[in-house]
Amino acid sequence: MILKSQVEWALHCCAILAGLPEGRYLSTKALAELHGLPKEYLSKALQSLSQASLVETTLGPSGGYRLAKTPSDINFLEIVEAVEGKARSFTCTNIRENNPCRPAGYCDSKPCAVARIMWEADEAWRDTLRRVRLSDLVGTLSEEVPADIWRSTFEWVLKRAG
Amino acid sequence: MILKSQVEWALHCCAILAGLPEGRYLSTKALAELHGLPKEYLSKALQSLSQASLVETTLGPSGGYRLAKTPSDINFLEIVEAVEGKARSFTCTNIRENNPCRPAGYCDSKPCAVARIMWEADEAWRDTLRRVRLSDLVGTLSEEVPADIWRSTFEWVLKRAG
DNA sequence: GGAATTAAGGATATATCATATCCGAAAGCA
DNA sequence: TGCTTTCGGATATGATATATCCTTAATTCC
Ligand code: FES
Ligand code: FES
Repeated sequence: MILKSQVEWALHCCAILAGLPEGRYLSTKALAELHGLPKEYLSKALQSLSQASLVETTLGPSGGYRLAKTPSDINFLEIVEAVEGKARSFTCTNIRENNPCRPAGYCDSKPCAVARIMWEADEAWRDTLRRVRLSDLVGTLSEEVPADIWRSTFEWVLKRAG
Repeated sequence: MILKSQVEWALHCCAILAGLPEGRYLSTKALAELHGLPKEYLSKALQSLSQASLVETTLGPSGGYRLAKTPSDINFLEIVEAVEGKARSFTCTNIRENNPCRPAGYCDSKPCAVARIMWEADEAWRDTLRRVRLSDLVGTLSEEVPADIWRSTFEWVLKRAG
């Protein structure tokens, strides 16, 4: 059970976009260079964010991506689910129905106990992610990343933002 | 991020083994028939449980599997990790190191903020599973599965247990 | 002792999915 | 008009999950 690397990419990109001044856009090319990622493939992750209405785009030169909401209105779960999908990590294939001792045609009233427990754990994972806002990440980063790197990174970004 | 179906299989098998009288073994063949699963492949899942010391085995006719501990000493996480592995669902590939604005040779002091948050969610998932004991599952099942099916299933099992 | 049965593990095949690249279309800018 | 950008489709490749087969060693039963 491994999340795709696109999840990491999307989170880092959102953190950068969160620092973008109002009304500016940043292109896939710039985001790919900044993180050392394959531009074409990163583009798929950004498209997922776009379809989830987390970012807005504009075309043409000086086009690119910007956040569609304020960083404090975006939580981790939204970003993760945008690229990873909303499906639960555990799927019940109903093998209890194969029990040869069950009367033919018997129909279960509830989802089985095994699945309910696994889904509860899944929900705990989602809850944790739901509670962390993008603005929280930006806050932590701005404290932890050395000030000169932090500053020069955004100078680098602004030079490329349309 | 989808768990393998072996996880479901292992959980169901453990639930059955938990109902086995002291000292009896149940074969892969019986467990596969009971759940309608491919015997050879289910065998791999049971081998994983064996390697994790959750079950004990014996060879020869009347051989098979039994729990290595009491059901109240086995939690869900042990079973899940036995077949799914203990790796975290999120892996940090350190793309922050690719930032062209970082001075060459700069070394981060901490794991990055993104990873710490993702790992926290992962830990919440694991905590939930850790808190559920196999005996809890058996308790729920014995309440929810209709009494006649429950009874005839274990008659079926006992007929095949060595 | 010999035949049958079982778990363990290696080898292999297949399907599905993650990763990655390429291209054409549509939209915006100079 | 020409350039740049997002978007979506098509395609290729690699890794992993799923599944089967076969050999070996241990155990039981006759
Ligand atoms: S029947 Fe297996 S988890 Fe529902
Ligand atoms: S550098 Fe990306 S999660 Fe650590």
